[in-house]
Amino acid sequence: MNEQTKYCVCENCEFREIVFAHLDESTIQELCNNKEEHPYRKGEIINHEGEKITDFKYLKSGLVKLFRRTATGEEQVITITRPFEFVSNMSIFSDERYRYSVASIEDSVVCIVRLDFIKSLFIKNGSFAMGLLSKVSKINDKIITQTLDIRLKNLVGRVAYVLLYFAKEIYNTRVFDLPVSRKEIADFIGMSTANVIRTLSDFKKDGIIRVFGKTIEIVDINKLEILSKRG
Amino acid sequence: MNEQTKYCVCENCEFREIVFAHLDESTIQELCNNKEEHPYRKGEIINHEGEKITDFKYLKSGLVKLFRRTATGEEQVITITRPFEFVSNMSIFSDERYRYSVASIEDSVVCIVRLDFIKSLFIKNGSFAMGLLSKVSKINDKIITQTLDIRLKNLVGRVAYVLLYFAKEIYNTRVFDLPVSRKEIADFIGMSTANVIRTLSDFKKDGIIRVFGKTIEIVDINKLEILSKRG
DNA sequence: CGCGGCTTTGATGTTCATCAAGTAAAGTGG
DNA sequence: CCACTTTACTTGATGAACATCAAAGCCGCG
Repeated sequence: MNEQTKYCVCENCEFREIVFAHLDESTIQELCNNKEEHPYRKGEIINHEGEKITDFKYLKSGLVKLFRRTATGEEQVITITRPFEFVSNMSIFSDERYRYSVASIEDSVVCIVRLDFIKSLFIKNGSFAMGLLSKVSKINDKIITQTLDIRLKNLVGRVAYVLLYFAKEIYNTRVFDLPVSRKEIADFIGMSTANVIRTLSDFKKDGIIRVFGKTIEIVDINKLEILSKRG
Repeated sequence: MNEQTKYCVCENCEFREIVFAHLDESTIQELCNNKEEHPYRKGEIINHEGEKITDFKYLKSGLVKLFRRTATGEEQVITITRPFEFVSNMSIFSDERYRYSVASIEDSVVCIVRLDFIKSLFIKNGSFAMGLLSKVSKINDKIITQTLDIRLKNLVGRVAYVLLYFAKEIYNTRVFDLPVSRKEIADFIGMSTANVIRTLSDFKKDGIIRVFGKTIEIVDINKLEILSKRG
């Protein structure tokens, strides 16, 4: 690669403070020379369940879904997450192989660093290690909490939850383009595709949302909150 | 062997290799002086959701359940776990306060070390840090996998799963005393108490299990495996 | 412009929660 | 230790929630 000759921009990266805090300039420089940025188009697989883990990856921009495949070949979506909330696959420190797949669901950019390099930093630099542990731990907690939250809700509550999740956690706006199919939503919340669609239609009829193909506008966010909580 | 004495016996503890690997003799000694063993009777709370985290705890013997309370006051059981599989509450590195409660469901012994002490070790000793990260990460992965697995199953599959979980993961025998109530099983697998009981009765009628109060004997483990998988 | 995948809606049946009522077991205070 | 109270367990009946099946419309893409 021509990384060596290019001026390294890692010191300006927003991740510097989030994942790579507590590293001095020369280490950041070294990190820069060891890293690679890789773009993924919507739909491409970033990590494959079962494959060997050799790299530490984090999402720089875009949106991804974590998922695994069931015995019958169905997809089970574990979570959908954006930059700063996703640091590699969680298995990297506990396993040799990926336990889940990761796919880009919007055009994304992933930063890739050899896992060995991160591990050596981890061993050498205690503060860095603590920051990373805390980050990995937070991500895990978030997934567990989300999964448990969804489990408590019924169909209507789950669909409402997903809409709010996109509006508040992912896009921070009441009008957004759904980055996933109806089926993927169903695989995420553990309901059938037909019933997800039916519920969206009900929301539309009740004036809670407006739908233009993939575009969703949340009209009555309060009602949606109530439905999500009550579910 | 495991007699409780005031003299420090940490160097012989089985956890030495599991959580506290990569520590030299003097550090182990220091750990010993900083630790406290605390017995809990069946039913006692070890950690309380929402309380401040000040200690690093791990289960030395016994059995515990992780749970949280829903908005309506119901218990949601996250997992049931035995020694070596539970190192403190998972939130300790990602949060100031416990996200989940932990309760003893069999007489248990918990080892308690000030969290600050663990954190200082973590910062100082990279190999220790790596071991701990790996352990915490594994525990998280296990919880996530279990939750996702359960979600895929129907009522019968879930009840079969729980019985197999106790028989294979917890007790390693086909005859065991259920450490939890029917209601707790229901809260664990996300089904109603009545239906859990009904399913157990069905298993009994079909000769798959035998039940004597709290004691369960698994008669046809293959059938149970099939029911669990097919669910 | 036609094919295949995604979406939508209705009809039907299964699965599961809820309610109710009764029994067994486990605490609790006298 | 017994009577009393409470909590856990059990079973049946009923209805609600949800999956499944089927058929048709839509949309993007070669």
